[in-house]
Amino acid sequence: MILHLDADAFFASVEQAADARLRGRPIAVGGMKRGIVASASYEARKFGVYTPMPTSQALRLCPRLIVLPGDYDKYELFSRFMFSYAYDLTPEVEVSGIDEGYADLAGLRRVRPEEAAQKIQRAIAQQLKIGVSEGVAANKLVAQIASKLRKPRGFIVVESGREREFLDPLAVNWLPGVGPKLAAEMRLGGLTCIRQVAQMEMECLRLLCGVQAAQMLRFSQGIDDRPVVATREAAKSYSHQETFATDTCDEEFLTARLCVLADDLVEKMRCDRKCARTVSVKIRYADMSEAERSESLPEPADLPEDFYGSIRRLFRAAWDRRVRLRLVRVKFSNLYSGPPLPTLFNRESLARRNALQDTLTAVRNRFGSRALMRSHDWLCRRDPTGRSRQA
DNA sequence: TCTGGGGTCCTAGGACCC
DNA sequence: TCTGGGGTCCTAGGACCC
Repeated sequence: MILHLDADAFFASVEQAADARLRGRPIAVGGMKRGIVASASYEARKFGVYTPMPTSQALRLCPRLIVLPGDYDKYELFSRFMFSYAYDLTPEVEVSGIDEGYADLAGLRRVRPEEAAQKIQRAIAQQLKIGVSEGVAANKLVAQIASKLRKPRGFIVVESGREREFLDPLAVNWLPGVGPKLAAEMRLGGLTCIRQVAQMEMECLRLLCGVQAAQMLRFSQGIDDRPVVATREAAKSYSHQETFATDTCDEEFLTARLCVLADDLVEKMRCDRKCARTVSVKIRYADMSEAERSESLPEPADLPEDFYGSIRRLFRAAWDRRVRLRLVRVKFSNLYSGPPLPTLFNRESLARRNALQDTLTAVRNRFGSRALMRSHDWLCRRDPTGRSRQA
């Protein structure tokens, strides 16, 4: 049996757990100015506030709403506490998100899976003051759907062999991979509940879901043989984005922000001992339409300055309508482990890299990103080959 | 003046290689 | 004086998930 553990209104619950004054009151975690609600307490939901509603709209629905900016370190900590209860049962725990995960209960000896699951649900509620919902079933798919079905503080056990019975009446959008677009297409084709998907011919389903058709059919029939995987896979990309308080077409500002995002990202990447070969720049216009450009370097890199040239080029290429933007994003992908060029990573070059990094950070802190970019331009003009740039 | 941030996976066309 | 077949990699865009 597999347990799916899913915290209710996680960010909002953590805030209420951490500050008793917030308990019983309508609160939301999310962006203040142009943000959205990332999590709403159940008190707030009574007013029609839900994720991902624009915060401004939420405040109109519920003027007493307390909006908090979000503290991800705190959520991370609570998340670890929460999963520690699952680890008390078994090491076979798969953390699939900050607020949800699976535990394989097959190895339990002294206690029945359902009793163990209910015990940790009570412990988390009493000790962490966080409500969680749980689903126990023979596979991950059914356990996950079960835990989400009776939120908050729900608990459902789906007996082995009764998966189809359980899934049949549910709407198609309960199936993972069926979002708003696919659900709309399915509706057009007359498919509204999972039972109808389960009875489809594979060839017909392929027209709707493409290569996912086989998996979709198995899921709809309650069949899922994905194992609980305790080790987490390494990230395949890193990205940072920023939505501006007001839309802007100040090119110098936009490029500077992109470079700052890249700096932060590179720092994170270097902490993880990763380097990247592909960089992408995405922009979002005031009308929410988007454009993205990417390019690959000849070698993986892990210094901010290695990416600046590409970022500026990509930004100019993406920004073909020269009108106001509301968001820019930088993404690094095509990641490699370890230093980009092992021979460069002796003690001397490491010191040089760190010194350069410190200098760049100091220039940025002291004079701002525009100065950083200007000094970078200056370095590039003086030394277009980049050969003596580090020196 | 409605619409965040951080991810994964898939598709489709084109360049290029043997 | 005609143009296959199989493969990889790159790029742009979009759906979906939490």
